[in-house]
Amino acid sequence: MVTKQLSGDAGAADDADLTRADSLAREIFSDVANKWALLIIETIGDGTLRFTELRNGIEGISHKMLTQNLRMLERNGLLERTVHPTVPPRVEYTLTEAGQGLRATVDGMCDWTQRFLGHIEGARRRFDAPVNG
Amino acid sequence: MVTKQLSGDAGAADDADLTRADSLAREIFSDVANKWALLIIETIGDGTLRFTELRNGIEGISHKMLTQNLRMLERNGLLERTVHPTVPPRVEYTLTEAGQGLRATVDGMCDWTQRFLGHIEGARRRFDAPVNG
DNA sequence: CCGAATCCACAACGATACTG
DNA sequence: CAGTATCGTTGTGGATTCGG
Repeated sequence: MVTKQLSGDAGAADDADLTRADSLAREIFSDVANKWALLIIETIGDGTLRFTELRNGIEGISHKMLTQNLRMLERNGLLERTVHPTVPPRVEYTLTEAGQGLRATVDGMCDWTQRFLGHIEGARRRFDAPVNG
Repeated sequence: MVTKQLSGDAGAADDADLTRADSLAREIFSDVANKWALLIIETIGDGTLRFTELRNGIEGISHKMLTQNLRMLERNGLLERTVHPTVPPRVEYTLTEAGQGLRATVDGMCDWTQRFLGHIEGARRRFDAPVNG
């Protein structure tokens, strides 16, 4: 099961590469499972966006967080960064094939959010309700 | 597009409820898009686990983070918490329908991780390589 | 066994200033 | 315009303790 490879122990370690792959998977998962990374992926979509366009497109992200996450995503081969040597510089970001793959699952999360919005809102009200009605 | 509802501005705000739904969606997204929450969802799966079983099943999670995230997920109606009034207490966690829906997308993320593991590893090596070969 | 609360180290983050 | 570096603040998260 996938869970095991991401979180559990490796059981009998048949192969040293297996445990290494596990920890790598966890590392990637930890990198990717944060809101800014996912929002960046979602925002780029199948398009090509400049740094400032991303900054404007993602409500509430700071210059620093954007840069930081862009570097991380580039390092993991999820997006490609192309610098046009003009002045002023023009830097464009686009998703790689791996990035698109991830994006598909994030799309799923977004759909899920919309779909269960009402359910969640209700659950919150019940949870936050005073102990005694 | 979904992205817009999660990150962008609402454009012309036709309805006050729309912007409210947007911020709610963002809030939920921020709650859910963190590694511990997702790992908990994945680990529970379609089963029923006790607190300690979860703690043991999720490598590296602390008592505090587990409790905190479990509360959050319960508040959002993603999991159900049943307390057996025995001594010692027995508390079991299981995913709700909404939780299962989210789990499906997280499964996708796990599959993606496995699938692009090699690609990512290579990308990292290239990125981390010294400037001059 | 489960959970809440306290304390505290350290990392994340935002703001700012500076380079190309 | 894009990116790096620094600094100060905030907040996250781990360890521990006490309570049901």
